[in-house]
Amino acid sequence: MNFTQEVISWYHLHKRDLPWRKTRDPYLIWLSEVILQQTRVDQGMPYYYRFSEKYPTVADFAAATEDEILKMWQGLGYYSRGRNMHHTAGLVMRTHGGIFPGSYQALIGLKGIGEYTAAAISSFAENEKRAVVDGNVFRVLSRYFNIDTPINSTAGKKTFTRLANELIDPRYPALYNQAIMEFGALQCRPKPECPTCPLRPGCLAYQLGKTADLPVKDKKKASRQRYFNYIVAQRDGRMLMNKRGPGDIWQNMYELPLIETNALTSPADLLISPEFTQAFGTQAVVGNVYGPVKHVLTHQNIAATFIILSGFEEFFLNNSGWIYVDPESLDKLAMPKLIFAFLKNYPEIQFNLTN
DNA sequence: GAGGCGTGGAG
DNA sequence: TCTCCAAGCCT
Repeated sequence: MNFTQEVISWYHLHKRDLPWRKTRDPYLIWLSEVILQQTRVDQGMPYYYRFSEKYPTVADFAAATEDEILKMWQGLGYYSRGRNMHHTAGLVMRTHGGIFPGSYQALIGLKGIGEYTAAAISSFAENEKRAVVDGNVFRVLSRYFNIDTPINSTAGKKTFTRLANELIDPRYPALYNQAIMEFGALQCRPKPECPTCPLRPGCLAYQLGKTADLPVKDKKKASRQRYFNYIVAQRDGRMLMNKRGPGDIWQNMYELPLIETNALTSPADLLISPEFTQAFGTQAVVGNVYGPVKHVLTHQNIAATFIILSGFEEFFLNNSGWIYVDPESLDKLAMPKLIFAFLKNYPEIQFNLTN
């Protein structure tokens, strides 16, 4: 048996029972594929159920506000996925008559749908012959065929895409695509299960003892360190919040008023900084201080200090994005994990925050 | 084309 | 604690 038939044969024996494999609705497949981008099945599964139940059609998705979509997306990360989906859902309603497209050509132009996702949706929904090339496929092919071209290089993407399209089963494109990804996820994992692998006889990396060295990936850039000073300021029981703008992390999500500094800063020093006094005046009083809390993002390490403030003035009222929020409405705001976890566990006030 | 974008699990 | 990474995409 050749590579393709071995992988499909393995898949029939070992495939998991996953909800998005039970449908050919391109909308639901799109939902699952975007949720699963850079995300483990275990982490994405509850979100898929929640989204597909609350928004069973693209019309339901498009009818929601961006704030509602981001709130549903809270905790999943890479929030541009949610924003792009909302944009695309609206476009499908306006220009595709509410029919979610299933062909690669129609999909590839849509916001948030790249080569992988267009290939996945078109093959799973319409059995189009488009090979998926994701992290699993890179790993499986680089090992089986002993290819050390870096997978995050342009040359690598081209090489592996061409190879994958040569290997795809022309009669069963969807089956092959599911099979090779599942094989990468369960058998040819980063730490591979070679002893039980049926493809071992043909695997060049195994023969050469190189399975641990493949795939090759160019080193990523080091993270930068940032220092966030969050101000906890309440008035009449309402919490002062900030909606983040474009050009940085957590776009359009809600956080506490933020003063960023270029080093860890004591509350005393923060209070005499221009940024602080221009917002809160010179009479403010510091209460408890929490942190620094470490929070890790893909290219950033954040050290966040939470400062309880009282006796402040309100020069910030013309700051764009700064709003008072009553405790009941707080639960409707989409917040990054760092902020959500702080407010949920905030020891001085009990906010009733869910999920 | 390189850099940026979240979070949580595994080793 | 640290590194790597998990069904990528956008600019």
